[in-house]
Parts: sequence; structure tokens; C-alpha cells
Amino acid sequence: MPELPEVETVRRGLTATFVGGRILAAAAHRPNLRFPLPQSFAERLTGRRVLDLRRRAKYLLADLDSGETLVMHLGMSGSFRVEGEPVGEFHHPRGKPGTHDHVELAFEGGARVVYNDPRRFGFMDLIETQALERHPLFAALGVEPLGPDFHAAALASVLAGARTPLKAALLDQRRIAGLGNIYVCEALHGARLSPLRQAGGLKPAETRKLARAIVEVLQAAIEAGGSTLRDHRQTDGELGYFQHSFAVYDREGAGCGHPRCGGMIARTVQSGRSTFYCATCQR
DNA sequence: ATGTGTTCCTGTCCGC
DNA sequence: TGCGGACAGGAACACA
Repeated sequence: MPELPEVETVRRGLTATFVGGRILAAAAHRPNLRFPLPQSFAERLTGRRVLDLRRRAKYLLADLDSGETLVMHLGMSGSFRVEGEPVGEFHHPRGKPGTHDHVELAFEGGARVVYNDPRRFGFMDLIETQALERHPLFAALGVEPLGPDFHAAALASVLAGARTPLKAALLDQRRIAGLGNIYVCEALHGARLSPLRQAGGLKPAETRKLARAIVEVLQAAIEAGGSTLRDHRQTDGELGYFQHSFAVYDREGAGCGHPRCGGMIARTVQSGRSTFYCATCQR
């Protein structure tokens, strides 16, 4: 599910509860998500204060006063919700957790944060904060598209020489980190570039258009609370609504929205995943 | 080194 | 209404 805008939306929604908050109790209702949860997961969270809640690519990072960081990835279907509950208690209506509620955190003051993930492609880990950047999960991640280091030259540099299709290159988290299937399709449409183009073959003007389109679509999506196809919820349960602004994603057969184009949105498959684009104006 | 296909898991939707 | 197949926001992994 969640790409950069959805994860950023979740980060903002959890900040009031997490940052400065103390975890009074933690519970894992199963030993694994996509991967096994780390040793003594609940114990290492219990009693900890959260110093900061950050995002890197599609990862949420909660820095703890123990020197460890709780790393959270939402996979395809992960979501968080915040509920008020009696302090330190996990009280379930029928005496057991809700369907696909896998991890719960009870905060001082009564807030209860629940991680739900039907497909269980998400995962959590506890990693020494000071060693995060060297950890295999993060060491190879590419440039942060909403960060200060992202501009046309940076994009040109990570695409240089790549003979893979533009679509695949933009999905590659080692080149640029945080884009997924939706926002790659949307950004390529915004830049009027074909997803089938060879990634290393863009002209400078095309690279500039693409860099701008990426930033614009991500910012607009964050403004809208992300996109809800099925699972994504903001932490208060509200839907995202950027899906109403899609130009191409899941819009096969619809008209292209670019002025005077008149083309029709097509769907094709690239490396096993749907690509939506306008073959008339995306060249 | 680089590229593509398969896999993990559950749920939903569509056609018959 | 039921059933099978396709498909879904990710990304590690195995292979050509």
C-alpha cells in the first residue's frame, strides 16, 4: 500500500502520540510479520520514551531513549490507528485482538497505537540508532525525493547509464527512495515521459521535467492525506483522498487529462506490475 | 553488473 | 450464491 506520501501521512498522524511519549506496555500478537520480530521485542519497548519520529523512504523510525530505533515498514497493507484506552491495558471487546491487529503500544496518558496488517508484508525491527545508516536496510537507499539533495542533477546522476525502463528505475529504491507504483505512474504522466523509455537516455530538459513532476505529485499527495485504494487510513481512521486526483493510475480507458492531448489511458505490465500511461503524449 | 520473474500473505472483485 | 482466477500500494530473492 503505502508509498512515501502515505507513510508521511502516518508519521504526521502518530507524532502527537509518539514524540515525547512513554510506552507503558507493548504487545506482539504473533511472533512474526514478514520477518520474525526481534528478540524480546515487547520488553525492549516497555518503559521507553520516544525521542523523535522520522521517515526515511517508506520507513517510519521511532528513536527511543534506550539508544535503539523502532523501525517500521508498512508493506502493502499495513496501517496504524490511535485509540484512547485505559492506561497500560489492552482491552479487547471479545477478549482478543481484532483481526490482523498484530502489534499494540500503550502510551502514558491513555493512547493506544495498534498496527494492523492483513497481508503481513510489513515488518518491524529494533536497531541501534547510531548504526542505522550502516544497516543493510538503509545503507543502499537512494536519494530522498523531498529532501534537500534532490534536484534534476541528482536525478540525472542516478539514472545515468541505466538501460532499464524508466518505470523500473524509478521503482528502484537504491536510485530514488520512496516512490511506488502509483506515484511513478503519476509522475511520468506529469512529465509526459513514457514509462518504456530507457532510463539513462533522458535529455537534460526531460530530466528536469521529471524531477519537478516527482516533487509535485508527492507534495500534492501528502496534502491530500495520501491515496486510499483499500487499506490506507490516516491514523484517525480518515481515508486519504489523493486517489480522486489520479491522472492515470487505475484509469485504463479514461481520457488523458493533458490539454489538447485527446489520448486514452492504457494499461500494460512491466516487470510484473501494472503501468498506466498515455501512449499519445508520454513519449 | 543488470535485468526480469517469483514469492511471501490475505482480501476483493469480476465473470461464469 | 458459489467458485476460480486475476489482481493489489513492496521488495527480497533466485535466476538468465
